[in-house]
Amino acid sequence: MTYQYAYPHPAVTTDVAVFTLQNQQLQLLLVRRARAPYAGSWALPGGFLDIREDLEACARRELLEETGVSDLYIEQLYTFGHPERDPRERVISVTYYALVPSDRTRLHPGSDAADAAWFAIDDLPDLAFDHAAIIELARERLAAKTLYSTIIFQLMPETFTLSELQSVYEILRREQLDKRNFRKWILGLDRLEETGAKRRNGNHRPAKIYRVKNPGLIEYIR
Amino acid sequence: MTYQYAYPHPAVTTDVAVFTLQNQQLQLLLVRRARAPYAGSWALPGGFLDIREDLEACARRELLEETGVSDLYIEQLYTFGHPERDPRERVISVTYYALVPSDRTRLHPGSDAADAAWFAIDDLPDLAFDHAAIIELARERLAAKTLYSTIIFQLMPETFTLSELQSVYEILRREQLDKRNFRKWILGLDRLEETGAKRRNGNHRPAKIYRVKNPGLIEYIR
DNA sequence: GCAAAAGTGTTATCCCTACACCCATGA
DNA sequence: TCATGGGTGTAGGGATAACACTTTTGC
Repeated sequence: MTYQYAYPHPAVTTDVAVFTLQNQQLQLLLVRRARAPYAGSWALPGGFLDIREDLEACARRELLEETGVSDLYIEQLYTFGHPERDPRERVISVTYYALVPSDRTRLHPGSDAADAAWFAIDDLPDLAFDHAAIIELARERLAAKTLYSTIIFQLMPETFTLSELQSVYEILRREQLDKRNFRKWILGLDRLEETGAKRRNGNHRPAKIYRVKNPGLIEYIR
Repeated sequence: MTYQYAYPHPAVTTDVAVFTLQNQQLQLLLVRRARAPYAGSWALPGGFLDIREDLEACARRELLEETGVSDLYIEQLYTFGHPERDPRERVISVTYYALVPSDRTRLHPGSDAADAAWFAIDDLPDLAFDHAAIIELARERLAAKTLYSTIIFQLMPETFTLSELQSVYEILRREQLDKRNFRKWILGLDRLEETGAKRRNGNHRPAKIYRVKNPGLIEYIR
């Protein structure tokens, strides 16, 4: 069975750059390609759009099929369509970026991809297609958003300490922040509340544990 | 002649929201559709991607063919792909927004569109497809960018007065600005220079005429 | 001379930044 | 008792915001 058109049509794919935080590092989810082109190379999870499927649904479905990751914050990034970006045929890729809290990063690789794994953002393998450019753009977008939105809470587990939260900001912005100023600022946003519990985490004073007041809500600040 | 594929392929289009300023109003470029669907309705200029054409090139080409407008600042906005957004077939639209200085807005309608015209942004006709949503998103993006980039200079003619420039900011931000503070701020950016000339513009003191130092350059500020 | 827009400085406030020491715990 | 990260306040500087009158022109 084939599908016929009066004019040539490009293929449309979605690709997703999924970020999380592990070991005090920003990590990215990649899959190893099982088939040509770039068989054996690492690539962003993604794949072809079903003809009746919404774009974001496609991104979520491919992610679930290839890595087992679901139920995350996802946002459209940019659409890449250089005529030569895929050697098979003309392919337009609608790309997304997504954030997963560090307590929901377990992978269940599916059949489409031989393997799926997290990589530190500063130590990525060679990537298929133009995926390195997609990742760079996603990283820039994410860093910019930390400056004016609460998107960063999407990377946090359900509860966390202020020091943990601060280290996330420091990793994304690539700079150290003053502890007192950070706490004054973040608490002044009025988006966090104490759980009442404390975390014992070594031979020092236990830290207060906080949660986000409206975990799903992303607001613009400043 | 037909084109065959093993799996169904969506069509890909580009659509462009072109803004300019005329009569102290933000104006948008629309074309009247000559053919079904939505024949006779107004729509954003745009059309189908050629199979070997870059996305941005497609946006520029369609704009030129339909309206005669060329050589403008253009930037990708968002990709719309709701499965039912076009009654003919599945269509993914990669949308752009563009800015034209008010001294280069003359239109030369082409054969694809029965007509092309500028409309005040707050007084638009009914629009084909989901183009109203595209326009709203473009307007929001543009207003946000005025806060942290010099993109707005792309809307200005080669020379202008500070009052004219201020009114552009006021229109986009939908708020009045203090004249002294605005001048202090905009001149402090060090992106404008006096031409030395003055503009007589009625029965009042003539205004100094300025130009942008690097018209092509868009910088982040603040 | 009068109406209309151009042009011009100062002050108060707020926000951001810099900065140092005590606290609670485990070993 | 000592090492470790948790927790806390204040003061100075810079940017922002509020605010009113004089100048130049056309009629």
